[in-house]
Amino acid sequence: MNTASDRAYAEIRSLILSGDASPGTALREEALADIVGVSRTPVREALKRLEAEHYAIRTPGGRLVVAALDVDDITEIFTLRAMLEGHAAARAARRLGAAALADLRASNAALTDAVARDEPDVAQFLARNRAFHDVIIAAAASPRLVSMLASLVEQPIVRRTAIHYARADLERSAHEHDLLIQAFAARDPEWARSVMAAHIHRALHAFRAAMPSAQP
Amino acid sequence: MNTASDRAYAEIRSLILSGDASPGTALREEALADIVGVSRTPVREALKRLEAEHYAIRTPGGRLVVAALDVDDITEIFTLRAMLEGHAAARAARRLGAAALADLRASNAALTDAVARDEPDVAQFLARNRAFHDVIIAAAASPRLVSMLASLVEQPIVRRTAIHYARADLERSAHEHDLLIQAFAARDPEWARSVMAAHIHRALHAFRAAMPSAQP
DNA sequence: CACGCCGCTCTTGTATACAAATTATCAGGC
DNA sequence: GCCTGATAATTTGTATACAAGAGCGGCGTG
Repeated sequence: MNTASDRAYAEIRSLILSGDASPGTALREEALADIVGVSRTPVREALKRLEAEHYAIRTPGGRLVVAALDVDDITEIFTLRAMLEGHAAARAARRLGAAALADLRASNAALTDAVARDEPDVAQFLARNRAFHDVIIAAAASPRLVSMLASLVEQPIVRRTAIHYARADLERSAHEHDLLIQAFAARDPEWARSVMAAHIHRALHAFRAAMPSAQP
Repeated sequence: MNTASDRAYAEIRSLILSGDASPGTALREEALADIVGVSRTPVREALKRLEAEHYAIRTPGGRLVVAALDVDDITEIFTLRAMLEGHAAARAARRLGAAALADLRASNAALTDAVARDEPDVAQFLARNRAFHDVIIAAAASPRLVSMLASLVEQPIVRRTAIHYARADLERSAHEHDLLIQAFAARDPEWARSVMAAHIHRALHAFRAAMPSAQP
């Protein structure tokens, strides 16, 4: 969107995701308003949304601070994603059209390409991965599922940790995407669901292996 | 909360839930501000939240109208609830303490009582049912799960349709709650999950049988 | 008579001003 | 020296004022 409220949301969230505003940092409305270049009103709306999405937590006195994600939080996020996105995949298997299927193939071809280079292009990988998953979620045609996943998918974890992924993990992702495409082509909901769930659970463990006990 | 924003939220939502503001009705900020007796600012925050929870949808031009729930929406809500609340039950099975278990028994005793009367006390049934489910969700100790379910559980459907439930359905609910308590007492996550999922799926079908093709 | 254009009104989006509440500061006493 | 309490300074919550844009109606024209 082009509204000041949405710009504030995007900018503040990116402060959090980039680590520029580390966990525990106070999110003061006026200071953020100065940073974004808008008034407090749209900043307040952005903060309410970030709070609802668990990017920030409110202190007893009503102040907001950037939320800290411990290992339990990350496990929770991935577990819910596995369940919900598995469900999305199952629904998508019944609904995906030829065009969307072609999109998936294209996304994953580009993703595979990004991984195959001498130095894997992580940014490209993430963008294509995101596009791939978004096609599936959209195909599920379930508005509540979309908004629930929106607050889980676009998470710090992904961009923070993909850097630490070994090439083997990236390749595995590409391969699992291929399996998903097969399940979709076969229009088999339960196959798609289990491949997706396995895909996300594996990502969780790859993450935990890479970052045993950090608190991003 | 005691804040004007929360009062506005509660009041506007109850307008929607009661059917006083029927689907398609425009939600104009100033009119609602007059009704609630606050200014537009807290009303705006309330409306943003209601929009995020799918109680209202935004027209291309930025206006808000009360959302219409068709049968697909209701099926979606119950399906997601079955999945998420099943997950909550599984987690709760590992975590529920003796006190919480006693709470569940007490809630369900009262619920059973409300059903057993000559004229079943539906309001009492709903209150106790809600309390029962809330204990389980809280015991799951998963903040994201809590907020996801919050936007699904407190739904029009429950209070609108329970009135049409036959006594047999209410009794079945009470019985299924007993089964859940057994699963919790046995600390068996998968038993609890499947009983909860079955419980909610049955509720969906009881609903669909009672209201074949309405658009509340 | 139908269609499209223009202008007005109404509604939302943003900024600012004010009130209430919370936290920090500092003085005093134990 | 440390805790306690009052007071001052931030910070959030709410109200209002202003600006921009959407929708509506009336008018003219083909």
